[in-house]
Amino acid sequence: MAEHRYDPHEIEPRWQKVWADEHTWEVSNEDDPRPKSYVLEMLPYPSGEPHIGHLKVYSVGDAVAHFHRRSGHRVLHPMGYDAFGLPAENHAIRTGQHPRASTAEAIAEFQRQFRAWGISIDWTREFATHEPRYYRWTQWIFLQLFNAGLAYRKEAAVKWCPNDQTVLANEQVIDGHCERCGAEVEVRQLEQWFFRITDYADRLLDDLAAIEWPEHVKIMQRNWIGRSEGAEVTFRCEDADPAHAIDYPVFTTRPDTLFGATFFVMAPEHPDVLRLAAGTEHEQAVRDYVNHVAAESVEARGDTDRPKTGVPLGRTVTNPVNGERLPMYVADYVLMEYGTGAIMAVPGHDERDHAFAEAYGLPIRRVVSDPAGGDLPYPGDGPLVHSHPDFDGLHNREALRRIVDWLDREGKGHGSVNYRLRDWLVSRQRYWGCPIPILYCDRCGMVPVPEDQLPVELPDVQDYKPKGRSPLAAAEAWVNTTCPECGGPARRETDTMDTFVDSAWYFMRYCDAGNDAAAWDPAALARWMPVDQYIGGVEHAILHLLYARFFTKALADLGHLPEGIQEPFARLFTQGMITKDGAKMSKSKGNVVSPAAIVERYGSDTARAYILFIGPPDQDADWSDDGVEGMFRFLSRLWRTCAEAAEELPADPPPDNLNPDDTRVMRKAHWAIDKVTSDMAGRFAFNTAIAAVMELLNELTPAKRGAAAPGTIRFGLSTAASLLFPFAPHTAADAYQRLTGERVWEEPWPAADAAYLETDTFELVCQVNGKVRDRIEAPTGASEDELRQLALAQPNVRAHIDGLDVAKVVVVPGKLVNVVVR
RNA sequence: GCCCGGGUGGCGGAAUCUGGUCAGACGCGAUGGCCUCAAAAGCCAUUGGCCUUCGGGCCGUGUGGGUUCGAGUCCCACCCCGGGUACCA
Repeated sequence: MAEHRYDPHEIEPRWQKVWADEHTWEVSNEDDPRPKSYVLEMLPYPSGEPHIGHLKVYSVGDAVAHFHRRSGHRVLHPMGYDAFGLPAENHAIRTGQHPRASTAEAIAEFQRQFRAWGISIDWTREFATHEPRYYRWTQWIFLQLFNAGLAYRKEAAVKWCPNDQTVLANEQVIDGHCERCGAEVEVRQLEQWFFRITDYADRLLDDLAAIEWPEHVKIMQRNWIGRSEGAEVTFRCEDADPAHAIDYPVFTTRPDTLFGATFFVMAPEHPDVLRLAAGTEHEQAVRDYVNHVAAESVEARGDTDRPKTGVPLGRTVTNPVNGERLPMYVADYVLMEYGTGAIMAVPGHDERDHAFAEAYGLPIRRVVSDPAGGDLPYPGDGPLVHSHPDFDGLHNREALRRIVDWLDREGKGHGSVNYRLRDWLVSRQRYWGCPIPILYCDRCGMVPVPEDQLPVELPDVQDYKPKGRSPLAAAEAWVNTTCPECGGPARRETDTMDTFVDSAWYFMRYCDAGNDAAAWDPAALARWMPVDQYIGGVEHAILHLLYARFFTKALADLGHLPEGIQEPFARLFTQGMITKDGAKMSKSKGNVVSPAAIVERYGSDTARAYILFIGPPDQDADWSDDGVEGMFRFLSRLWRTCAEAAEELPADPPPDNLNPDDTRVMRKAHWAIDKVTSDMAGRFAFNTAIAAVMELLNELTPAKRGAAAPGTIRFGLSTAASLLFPFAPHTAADAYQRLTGERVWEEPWPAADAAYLETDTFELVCQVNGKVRDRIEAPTGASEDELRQLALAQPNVRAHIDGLDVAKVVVVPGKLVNVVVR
């Protein structure tokens, strides 16, 4: 008997070569009778080498891709690199190495490892977002948005990261700190490029209903968009300038409480604040307050718990519903960025207004009664009181509608919707990004670069250091060009695009990656879009996923997508983090597990299968070196058992007449097929799927086989290999071929035979007062009465009911009998 | 504060959707044994706690209540951990 030793370093390259030589995972855009499936993992940012999170996401994605293929789908499973971005640029600043060079090195390392992992990628569609053949089309999309008025420039107060020396999108500011480097963010007034994502707020919200995403991700997107329904109500100020009354609209979600307004508050950044206070006794105090607020950190101001502060403006506005004069204040709890930068304050029914009124001795009035009779402030619902005879007594929700109607008729307000979402700030004052294809001509103004002059290639520069303006501004020869409209001198836009722009459309490019004439042929998108299964980290729940959805909708509206494509990702799976010793892996903690080291030691199948076995893939999981060892033992045992069986057992089919051991093995095999299939098709329960294959193998060890026929054993083992293929493809393919001579990836996914899933007897649980006292084999078709008799006859049941009254007997057919005694 | 997750053996986890099989699959670790000159590898057995006359008994899924013949699973209240978010009018 030959000694069989599991050697992944021999097995894995051998099968990888077959797949590469035969282009096994490549798919064409030609017609194909099979249904399509587009399986995509979020593209990696190539920096250094792949980490354990990459191993997890591509192990999950590859399992799904293999399962879909063998379930009869034609699967698109591509790979690319999100190659622009700050880390490479900062590296360049430190070392002088061009970002292109360090990026190329990182990409080469990623490619090497991805191939060593045996991920089933169609490499013909590979690209990186920093390649001109890709960003040419990023620029083209920018121009489409620009021409449609969806890309625009405006001066605005923007969040500025003093460390990265660049502006940030709202979404990139976390708790007042830069999402990337953690530096405290400042506010600056600058002219910047924006995408009009707010135009799509409602559709981005509504269409969440149409996609199969985890509920918590949908909730995060909903909260981020932050839609509020209410009314805009106009308050008039007449005493600041008697000749010219000024109207100040406010947004409120509670127009039903208008009669409870007792003061009016403006944000310190409101442009009229200083003008309003001018000439009053409060002028100096207002000036001091506004300056004081401006000097405060974003952090300090964001603290909801600190006491409310503000100062009077010395002016009043008129409440449009009752003509009352309300004193005006400036206070930092009112934000300029939301609504109109001014609010009506209703201290009786709003906690913040209440806190301010308490602090400054302002009147507090109840206008909605609380059915529970609680104290003010009362933010809940109830009948209106102390408002107006027309509305008093009405439920406040009904009163709200009528008051808005009345405001509308009187021209004093109207129903309105407000969003928390703001436009996407896309310009960055950085080098390593996609150039914005816009020119500035003294005669013609802002001119888009003609499409036939794309790409606007990123020039080389000597100095990458940020100086508050883009490093590109130093590339004079590049900046100075001619205007395509008048032929006169023009200057190029020197800002580059946020890298989230690059990744907001890459999934479409994969469908037609080689196209030199267009970003894509709509027919290619019709073939593959939307992505059927998108897989990635939950950290992109708002940024990337919202931007990709916006791009898809905008491009669909502009007629660039085939009919019916409104969402990029039909199904989303968010995987959990891999930690080590309960903590996030990081170089500073020294707890980094390198995928390359694991693969080198145990082979990629062990690494991949272990990471899927460690726990539910959507949850965080802690890496264990001992656990990896266990997976290696399992794969060794499976492979060795298969190799030995292939050599020693005659290649018979399963026998027609099954002995009890045959039946046991066949049942277990079909049970495993059923289990793995449902674990793959429903939730991605790879951990229990792999456990089922382990159970099947445990039935097939030489010691446990008993009198099972060789054909039965071969069937059981080849089924185990077949089911394991999505998780450990090399080992499974090798074992399967030894047993059957066939290529497992060309085999259809096995189907469970229902006849083996049913049994003619079952284990009847016999309980007394809910405690299990016995278990017996009972015929599957037995009647309730038969089961009752059977249970009552069991000695241990009788021992526990002896001398007691049987109050009742509960019979659950197919499961149990419970005897209730007193 | 609010919104999502989640608390089960020494550890990762299973069963939770649809209440029903002495809860604990599968794996790790541990203990004992076989094999070996020895080791590695492999194989076998045991492994929630306590008690036991070895038949079995009692207790156990964060805490306290409740519903039910029966609760890890459903309901109410609370505690703890993780993530998101933050004066959004």
